[in-house]
Amino acid sequence: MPEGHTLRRLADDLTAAFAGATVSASSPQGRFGTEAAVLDGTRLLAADAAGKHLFVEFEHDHVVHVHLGLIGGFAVTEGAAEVPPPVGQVRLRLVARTGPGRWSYADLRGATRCDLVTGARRDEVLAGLGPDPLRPDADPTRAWERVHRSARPIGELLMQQDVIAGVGNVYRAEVLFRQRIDPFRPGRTLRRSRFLAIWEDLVGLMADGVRLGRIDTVRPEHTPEAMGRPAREDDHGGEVYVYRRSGQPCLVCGTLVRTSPMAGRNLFWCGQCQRRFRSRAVQ
DNA sequence: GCGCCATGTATAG
DNA sequence: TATACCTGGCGCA
Repeated sequence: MPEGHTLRRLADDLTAAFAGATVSASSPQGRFGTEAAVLDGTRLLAADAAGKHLFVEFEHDHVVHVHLGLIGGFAVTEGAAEVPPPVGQVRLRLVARTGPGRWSYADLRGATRCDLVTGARRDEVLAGLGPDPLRPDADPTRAWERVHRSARPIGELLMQQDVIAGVGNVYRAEVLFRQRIDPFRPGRTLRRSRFLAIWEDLVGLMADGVRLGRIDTVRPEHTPEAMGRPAREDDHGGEVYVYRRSGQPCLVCGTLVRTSPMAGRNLFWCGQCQRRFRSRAVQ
């Protein structure tokens, strides 16, 4: 689940559920026990996200730095009548009483990173990230400077968090399809306007992801209803052009979608729609 | 119930 | 490049 939109939602949900509240913090699993004890009984100020990183801010300059990795999850429940016992390996549990008989609680599981840090350390992490299409102050020029100097394929560059923060394997495949760009094309062969088109598309797609809580990338003319085709039924939910559709016909041209590993992950693309040096995007 | 794979990253070799 | 991390959904007995 976790690409940038997931972390943005999570930060918003945590802020809505806990901001300003004095929280109980614990580590039922034990691996975050010492740190949880430090936070226990202090006030949670807010949560924020940058790229795929989550920062939960407490008073006294305590910040919990979370990275969910591939399989992590942070389940936030607001306004529950009671708090159930933890299930599974809960690294961090936050609980706050939000009203008479009303509780918020959140359980963190499976994260690759859960560290108690300071605001200064958070700023270091932020400084190491490229611009995040979900943040209004993001400067795509910083990403462009990296891309247009690089001989690496654009499909790899989009996954590098120090180039663009928050893009994962789904958004990489989908934005390159929508912009009709060959994933193997070296970054330095892209014109600035083409890169900025990728960026603007990511801004819209990822904002949709935050709003909907899933990744939908097909244009209105390619929805199941518009095309009279069955909706996607796997666990990803969202309607997409190429991600995990290898061997199925391209929704635009009918050519079979291809797959091949790139940067250690499965890349998906249409060899017909995404021919090299083809320069016009789908409008 | 079991094995596999997955929207990610760090680290070892 | 391989593997560790360690959860959850799916296909398949």
